[in-house]
Amino acid sequence: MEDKLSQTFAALADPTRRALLAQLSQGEANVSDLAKPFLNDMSLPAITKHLKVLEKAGLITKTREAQWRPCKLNGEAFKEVADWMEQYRIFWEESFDRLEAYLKTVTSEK
Amino acid sequence: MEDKLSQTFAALADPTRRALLAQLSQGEANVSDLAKPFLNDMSLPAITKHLKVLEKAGLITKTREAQWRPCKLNGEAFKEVADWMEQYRIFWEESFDRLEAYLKTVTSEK
DNA sequence: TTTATATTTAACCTAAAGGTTAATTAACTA
DNA sequence: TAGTTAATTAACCTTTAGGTTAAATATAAA
Repeated sequence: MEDKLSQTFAALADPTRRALLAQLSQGEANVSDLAKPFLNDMSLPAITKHLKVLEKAGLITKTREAQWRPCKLNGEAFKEVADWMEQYRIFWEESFDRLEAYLKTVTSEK
Repeated sequence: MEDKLSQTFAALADPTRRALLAQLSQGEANVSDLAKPFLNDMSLPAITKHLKVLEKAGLITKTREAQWRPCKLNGEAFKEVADWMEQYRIFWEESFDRLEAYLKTVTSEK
């Protein structure tokens, strides 16, 4: 078995799943709605599996409403990722500062 | 082939690799230094592989110094993750607010 | 030039990830 | 009850991930 954070990162490591999350950031949606944009590229069962990965990782919550399964984002899992990331903020901000400084030099060059 | 962000998330989806990053957040280190805490659990080649995954994901940079290979964190890749996360901030802050509100109710209960 | 230290590469193994198609379950509707 | 829509499960396949041990390479030091 795998630790929670690894599971969450693994869930995020797939473009289809990130696209599903992006859809859900616009609001609740059921499985076939979510699947629609992908059905040229993959089957419905594939989407079911992706959603299950997201659900196990805690990134989404699936409920029941008649024959539909409305899904919505679940903030807590995102928070755990954000919290872990926090300890590295100093590193990415530092490299952002370097970029900013560099841009300043090239734009003032004229 | 895989997109960059997926590669980065996949690299983060392993506790050994996250521990390697944590070590590197304390400063540069070479491969055998980094490997030391893990050698009870896995071999040196395993660490070499993990470091290669981190390097391909852009999370670390490996240089050469005599027979050593000093590694250091690379802020840019962290920034890309942080930037992607940003669009979900509203969701995790909202759930944090709910938690905060809940904690307020239980602590005032006495 | 031999030896020691640091690291990587090669060849292999097993389990899991991500997809498929076909069959099944669940709930509504005529 | 039969049919339709929504979603899942089962059985399968192929590729990749993460580990191993043994051998190879790179650099320094004796």
